[in-house]
Amino acid sequence: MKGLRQDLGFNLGVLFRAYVKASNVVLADIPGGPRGYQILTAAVHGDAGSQVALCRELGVDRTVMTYLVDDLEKAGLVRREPDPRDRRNRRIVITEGGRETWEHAERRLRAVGAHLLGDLPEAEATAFRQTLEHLARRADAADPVSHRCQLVEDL
Amino acid sequence: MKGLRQDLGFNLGVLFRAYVKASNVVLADIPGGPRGYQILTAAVHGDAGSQVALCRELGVDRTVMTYLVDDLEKAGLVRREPDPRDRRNRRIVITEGGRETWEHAERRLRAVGAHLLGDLPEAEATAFRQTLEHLARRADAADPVSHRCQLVEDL
DNA sequence: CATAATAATCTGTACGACAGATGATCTGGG
DNA sequence: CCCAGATCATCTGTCGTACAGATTATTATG
Repeated sequence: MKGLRQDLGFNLGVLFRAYVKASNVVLADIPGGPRGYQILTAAVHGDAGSQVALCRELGVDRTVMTYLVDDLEKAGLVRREPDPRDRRNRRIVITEGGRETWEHAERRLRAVGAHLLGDLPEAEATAFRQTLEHLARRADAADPVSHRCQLVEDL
Repeated sequence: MKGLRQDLGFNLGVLFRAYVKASNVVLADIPGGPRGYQILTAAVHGDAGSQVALCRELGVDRTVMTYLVDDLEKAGLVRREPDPRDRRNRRIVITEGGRETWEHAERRLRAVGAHLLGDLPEAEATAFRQTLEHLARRADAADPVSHRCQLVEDL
């Protein structure tokens, strides 16, 4: 398997899957798993102006978002509130229980992350986190969708 | 969305999805997409001793592997050869056309990776690659499955 | 006021993953 | 030598999820 071991994408996938695997355990009691958690996070920070906005952020289909929020609402973690400024929008607001659930999960997720970076020396771990954050931000800003053609052409 | 931006797992996901998105375009003409490519890579390096071995490496279900290899074989990129040492095993061997296809894809994928790390200074990019490779190797060795309980308990 | 656009939802469909059973082959113990 | 158990690959059936398309409520534009 030496061939793949050096591949950026492959390694990215391995690490990501390891993380997902672990977080699935941690987030088992949150409806929707990882994605449910991400929605909670947005709600906690008040970033959930509308469902479509969330869809674009999290990269999920709009029809999926509907029943994700359904389940979170059923579990009493969030409420849907019509936006007074545009009553088509539903603002996703966090409940008491939702905040507690989120805080608990957030603490445990942090531990998972720490465990994943595990044996790295402090400096290297920090550098990795920073670079990763930078890259993610950039990848997100310059959405690959608009780069595809360009990418495919120039090789 | 500030809340999620600092999250290790979230950033991993964003970057990984960006990569997958781009590579899907590059690997569009390989049956099975990214996973087909990974199988080709293993075949090129002669690492495909058996299908189950590949399954474990790549993290795909054994029943899925069957039709993945089916498609690659139909496209003339690989051949199944019975292993003389254990005739239950099928060794996946690369064909002429398969090697060419793989080499072409590999070159383009490298470009995608370079594009993803894009504006990083040379030193930082290298460091990131190395750390990532290290982490992936570790995550793979210490399979989270065996660490779950431990993980969940100690918090 | 009429028409187009957008947010959310609902319905139906299709694809992919996984569980379980089957056939072929290997291994080890009697 | 033979039989039981394990393993590799395959096939079948089922289920869950994602996505396309139509629908309803609301807003924006002419």
